Amino acid sequence: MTGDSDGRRTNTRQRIREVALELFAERGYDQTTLRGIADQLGVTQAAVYYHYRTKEDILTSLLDDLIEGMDKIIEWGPTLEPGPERRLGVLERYSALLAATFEKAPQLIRFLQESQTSIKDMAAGAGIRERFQGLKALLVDPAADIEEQLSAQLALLALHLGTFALDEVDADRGARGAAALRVAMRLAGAEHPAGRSRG
Amino acid sequence: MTGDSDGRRTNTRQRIREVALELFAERGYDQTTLRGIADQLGVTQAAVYYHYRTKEDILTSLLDDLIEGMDKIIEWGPTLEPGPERRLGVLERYSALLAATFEKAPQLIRFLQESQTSIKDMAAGAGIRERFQGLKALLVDPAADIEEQLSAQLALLALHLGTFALDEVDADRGARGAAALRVAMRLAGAEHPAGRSRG
DNA sequence: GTCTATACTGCGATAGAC
DNA sequence: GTCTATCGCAGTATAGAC
Repeated sequence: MTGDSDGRRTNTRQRIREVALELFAERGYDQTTLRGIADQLGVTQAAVYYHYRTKEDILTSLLDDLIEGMDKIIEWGPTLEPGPERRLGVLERYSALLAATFEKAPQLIRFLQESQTSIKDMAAGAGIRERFQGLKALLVDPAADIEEQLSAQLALLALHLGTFALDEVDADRGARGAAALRVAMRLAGAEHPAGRSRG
Repeated sequence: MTGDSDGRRTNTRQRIREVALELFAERGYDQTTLRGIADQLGVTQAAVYYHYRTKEDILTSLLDDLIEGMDKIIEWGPTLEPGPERRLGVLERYSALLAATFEKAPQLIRFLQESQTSIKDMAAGAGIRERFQGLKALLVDPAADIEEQLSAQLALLALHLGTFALDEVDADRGARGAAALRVAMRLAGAEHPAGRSRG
């Protein structure tokens, strides 16, 4: 549904997305200009406008797949009873979604994590926030105490960090993702059904 | 050293800081304009320029005290041997620093957390990043495995979240901060000297 | 499908009066 | 200490040629 690989004669549309994401992640959304994207692509700024009606549309197109994936998890979650098993399932699925996202858009999660403020007033940004809360609600009872809620939020954050943090450590994305999943499981109490909620 | 309460006849300088932070946190640094700050203050944009030479100077002044506080912890840390005791001390001190920061600038940590990308190219932003790494280095051996490094980073992040996350929960800042500290301690292995580094 | 050229807006910053 | 006025520039976006 993203609009790739239809009958187009060039791949400019896809290349715009790649370059835009690179610049978004590096300098932030606001400081990334359409001229900058066009320059790096070797086309003019007007050519970018041909493919995307606005700058925000580029961002939206970048987030499409991720939002769709989050929705799938949010739909699936309630088919299980609340508990460690569901928490585990949510974390595993989200971890897989982030890994898939990384394949197509390596810097997207970092960008989302570190530019929340600048995109929260746009539809796509608000959509991500909303779904993030939806995922969190699958991990922890909204009536639970602060410590548990914080832990649940951190569990999701751990998965995010797994896609971009610790670049300096000599480990590939897969190893980081796996480590992040373990940390997240521990935080959310997704492994040993007993023995949490008291420290 | 921030420049308050000297022999000035008005408090505009301080009020600029308050309004600026509010807007930075709400819309981000880039989307906050000097005109916007001036308008909310009921003065003109030129009046703002009288007190701060540039927009970046306002940001810098906002981060001064925090950076100073981080430096103190980074100086103090190495006086202890690496281990659970030091980790506990670092987390406690950082938690206290964040609480003090919250008193003077309630939204500062949220802003830093959610606008990293947009300020990382400015001196003050880079300074914060640097010190954050310094704190992390006091919590975990740079040669440790990914899982431990991720946990250490998450521990610091937990303290950040304690200052602004979970607004919806009915608990005051103190309770959130205390809960965050407990979660951070668990993450960093700052309570039970044995029993970590293997999951 | 991509270009040139340009309209329009709003930004940060400065000069100089009061 | 604050103002009015304005400069220079960069941003998004559009019209229309090729």
